[in-house]
Amino acid sequence: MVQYSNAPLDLSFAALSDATRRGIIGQLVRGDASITSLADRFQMTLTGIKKHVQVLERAGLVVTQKVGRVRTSQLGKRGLKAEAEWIEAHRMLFEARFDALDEIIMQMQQEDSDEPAR
Amino acid sequence: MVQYSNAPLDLSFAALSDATRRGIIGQLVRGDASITSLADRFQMTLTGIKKHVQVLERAGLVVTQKVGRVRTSQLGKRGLKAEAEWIEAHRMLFEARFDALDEIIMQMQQEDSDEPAR
DNA sequence: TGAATACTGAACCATACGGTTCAGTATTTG
DNA sequence: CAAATACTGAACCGTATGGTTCAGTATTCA
Repeated sequence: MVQYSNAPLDLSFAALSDATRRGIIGQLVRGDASITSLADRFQMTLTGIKKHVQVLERAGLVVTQKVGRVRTSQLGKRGLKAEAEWIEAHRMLFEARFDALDEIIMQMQQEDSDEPAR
Repeated sequence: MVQYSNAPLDLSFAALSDATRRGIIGQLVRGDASITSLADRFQMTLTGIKKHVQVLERAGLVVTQKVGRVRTSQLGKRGLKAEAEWIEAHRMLFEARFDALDEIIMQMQQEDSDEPAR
């Protein structure tokens, strides 16, 4: 048995699994945004958007601050480094496996040509 | 309003948001595995593991095949390319934003030194 | 053939998710 | 001060998730 558990990745991958939330990130890349502006853009109630922003916040992808009556969201400094690292590491291993297979296949073909028909 | 929706990414990010499922991928990188062997390794019932494998399958990350009474799981050929691309693209934009900020700060400092005390 | 193995499916459970409405509260603005 | 704006919180709803147990079914082994 092995104990796998990495809450930060749990939270951020879960946050990224929703199209609206990915959209919010895409929007924040172009500039900070209020709850109202996001609600307009994504055709959703303020409450709905607020919940999405909270999910992104809990995942550390977004930070918000309230000035007067307006809450502004912006991208968190933490960024997507940890997520990129997990994905990249495993992507390489995924591909390594298929490359290994390719290599075996190539080797087999090599052996075939080493052994010309007699 | 913009319509954001990308079911494949929804499914794969959701699949990756669970530590057990990331663990299963980590295991499959080292070789194909039966439901029973995964259940042993992750201290979970066969039924529980089977559900996780199904989630990974629906996301296209894993494929399975049953031979005799044993179902073997292996990594899907599709890999993590789309996920890596989304993350990388947005990571760069995340960082570009902070770099831009850094640049503005540097420019301000530049202007300060352009204007020596009189 | 009979027992052991490996999985499968249905049912259930508690909790979380994605969304809404509705009734506030706090902050501008005229 | 009154009205408009921007958000907030509670409550609710239907569905999904992560897990279990239990009762099969299909395969393999002795």
